[in-house]
Amino acid sequence: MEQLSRPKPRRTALTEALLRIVAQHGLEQVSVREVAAAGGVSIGTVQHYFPTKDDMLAAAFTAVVDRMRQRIESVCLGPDVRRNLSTVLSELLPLDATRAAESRVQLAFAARAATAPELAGIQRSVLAEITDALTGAFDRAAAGTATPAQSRIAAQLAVAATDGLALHAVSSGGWLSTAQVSAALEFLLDALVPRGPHRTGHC
Amino acid sequence: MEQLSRPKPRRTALTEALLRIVAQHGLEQVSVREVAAAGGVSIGTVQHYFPTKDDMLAAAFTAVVDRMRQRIESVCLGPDVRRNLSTVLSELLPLDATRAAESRVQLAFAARAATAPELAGIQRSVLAEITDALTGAFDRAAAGTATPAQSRIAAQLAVAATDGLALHAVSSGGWLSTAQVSAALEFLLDALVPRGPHRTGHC
Amino acid sequence: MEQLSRPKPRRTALTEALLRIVAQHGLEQVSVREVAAAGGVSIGTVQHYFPTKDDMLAAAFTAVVDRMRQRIESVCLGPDVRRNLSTVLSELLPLDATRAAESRVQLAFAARAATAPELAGIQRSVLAEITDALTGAFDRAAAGTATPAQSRIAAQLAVAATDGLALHAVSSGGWLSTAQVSAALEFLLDALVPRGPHRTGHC
Amino acid sequence: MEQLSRPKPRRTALTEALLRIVAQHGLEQVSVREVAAAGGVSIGTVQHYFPTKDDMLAAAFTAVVDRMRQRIESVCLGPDVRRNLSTVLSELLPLDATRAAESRVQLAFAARAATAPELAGIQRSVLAEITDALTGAFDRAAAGTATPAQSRIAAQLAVAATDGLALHAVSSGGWLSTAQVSAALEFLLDALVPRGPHRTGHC
DNA sequence: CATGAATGAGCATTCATTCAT
DNA sequence: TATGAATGAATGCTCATTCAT
Repeated sequence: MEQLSRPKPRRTALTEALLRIVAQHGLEQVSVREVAAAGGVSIGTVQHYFPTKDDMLAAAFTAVVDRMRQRIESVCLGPDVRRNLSTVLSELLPLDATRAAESRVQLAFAARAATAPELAGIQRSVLAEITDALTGAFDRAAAGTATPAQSRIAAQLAVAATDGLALHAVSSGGWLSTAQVSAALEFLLDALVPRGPHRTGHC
Repeated sequence: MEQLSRPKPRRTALTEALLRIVAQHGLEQVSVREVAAAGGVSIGTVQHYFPTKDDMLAAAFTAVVDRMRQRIESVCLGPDVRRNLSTVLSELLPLDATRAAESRVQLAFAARAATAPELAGIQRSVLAEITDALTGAFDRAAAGTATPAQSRIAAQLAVAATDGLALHAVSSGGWLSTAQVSAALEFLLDALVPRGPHRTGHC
Repeated sequence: MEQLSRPKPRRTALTEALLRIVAQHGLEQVSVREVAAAGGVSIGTVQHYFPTKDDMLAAAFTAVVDRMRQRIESVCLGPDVRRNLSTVLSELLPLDATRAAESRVQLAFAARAATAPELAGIQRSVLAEITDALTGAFDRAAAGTATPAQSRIAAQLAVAATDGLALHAVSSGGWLSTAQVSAALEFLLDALVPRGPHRTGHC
Repeated sequence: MEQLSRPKPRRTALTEALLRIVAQHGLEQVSVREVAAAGGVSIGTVQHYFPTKDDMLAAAFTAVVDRMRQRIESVCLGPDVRRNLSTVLSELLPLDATRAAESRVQLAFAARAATAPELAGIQRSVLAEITDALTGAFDRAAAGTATPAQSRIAAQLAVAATDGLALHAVSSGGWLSTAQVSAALEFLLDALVPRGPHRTGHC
């Protein structure tokens, strides 16, 4: 009756509170207590929405992945495939405060996924989705000079390199600057894709 | 053959017990109790060697890094730079059970380093060391066709891509096979370095 | 007879359990575990009511002080001021098992208050309250032959002497008998206040 | 061979370190660790001199009592008994920083003596000793107008009042000033002993 | 829908003590 | 005489979870 369009504001607010904690203090600092405090509700309320802590973590990881998907989908894609690749992958790099927080969150969940099968499933699906999309892009960029298998490997490599750069950037306390991260990504793309003609995009 | 004279100091045995736990169940399952149990000593003994848990974690991370360093240094290097790069970086990939465990450990510590400055310092130093070494290799491989700055970027990219592949392999529950991981690394090196002449190494 | 309707709130039961431990084994034997056991509840329950041990101690000290206040207020006061002083101060002396326990508790908290500011605050307020009351009594007893300042000093002295007697009685393992304690108090009052006429009180 | 006159400097240094801790942070903060640290020796060394913690505490309490005895004995006694009483009892009051520390220590041990029989024994003997000495003084001061039993009660009262004043002063966080404490003691002595002639002492 | 009482296992850490050197 | 290794119990406290309301 009261909430027609926005489905579950409370639940969403809680996952966002959780992600704020992860970005700032790491996944190991997440507790039902902390989430309740950060969300301004009681412990019981948190557990009303998420019966167990694992449920809460899975929901938060899903939210992260969705957020990332949305960000990638909303990117302005033009006719220049090379540039599109750069734009999309840059979304995964910690080039500003927002994306840095996102990267820390992603890294935290990925690390936990290494020993938590239910999180590994989520990770697997998002990797598959991104890789599939990039495979198509590399295919188009190669313009027939590469086999589909090669395009797929290129895509896997590109995503891995991007996540690896993000990993190094957020885990080394500033050893890798944002400029270096960007440069490394461009260096990779230059090696994988011939830079296309310089056209003005239409968005 | 392995340990005749020195009965392996207790301190080392404890960090190894810790790393076993991390590889199997993740960093969040590490507790003084668990380490004591896995090391076959009392809780008090653990804390005799490591006054705080953070001390213990830092010592373990240092041990991991040292182990990795040793492994890389003991790699058989031949005259073929391209092949050397492949050999060294493969040591960082989870291509067998041992290296998979190592990768899970590395990932766990890297993730924690994102919010734990003292671990970030260790991470930073090991990244710097590896990158420096690889920079030299890329410099030699380029044979004058690349600036030192370009070699450095290539090195950073190569390490990042390797760690990113390891990250995806261990965090996605088998979505990336060892064959795919290897192929992606070779694909990267092919793009960065012209494959040298096929000489027989001498070790 | 005692508790028909209200089943005595848990929180109160816990402070009483704590005070029982203090009276028997001293403040240094008080632990969350012991209080939980003595109160017949789980550790978690104790810490539901008292988030920290200091909270628990402060609540218990406050309870002691309140109990003492109630005891003093419920004392039968008659027209003979000298006798009233004796009656009230005797309530602070360990003349029977109940008051001996109370004295041990008071002493334990007073000693801790010497290095715990939050307990010192409670101690200060109860001393101020008792001293104020006694100052009035000494004033009336002097019947104009003493300045207010002198009455105040007399009150401070009387309370201190009483607490000192209690201190010696409970800390010397029976060196001071209850008879000696009583005699010393009467000796003090005789020296400070002329014994009034022997009237029969009306309660 | 090396240490002829001073008997056990190490042992003494340790009890003094312990008493420093008690004066500053209370008896409950005393641990073998802390004492070792404060004394600048290893834990093992502490336990070489004091096999158990109780031994250490008993030795420290004995040291306190001896120190107090020495202080009282070294007081300049003159022909004016009333003045002598005042001088001796003032030594037991926290009138300066040194004596305040001493009072905190005394109070801490007295409180523990309430539930620790071996400490109660020490407390009992020092109280007996002081009371005996004061009984003689009150006897002389009364000059035949009081029975020995009355003198004894007066002595017990005087010591108790003094300790009670010290208790209130150190446990109430400054509620009782040193001036008030002194005034209360004089008030008591005025009530118990006729002030003697004002002679010049000879020391 | 939301709360708070209650639980008991688990946490890192401190403790006094024993023992070999 | 002095040290440090080793122990295991105990500490205060946080935790996820269940349940009644």
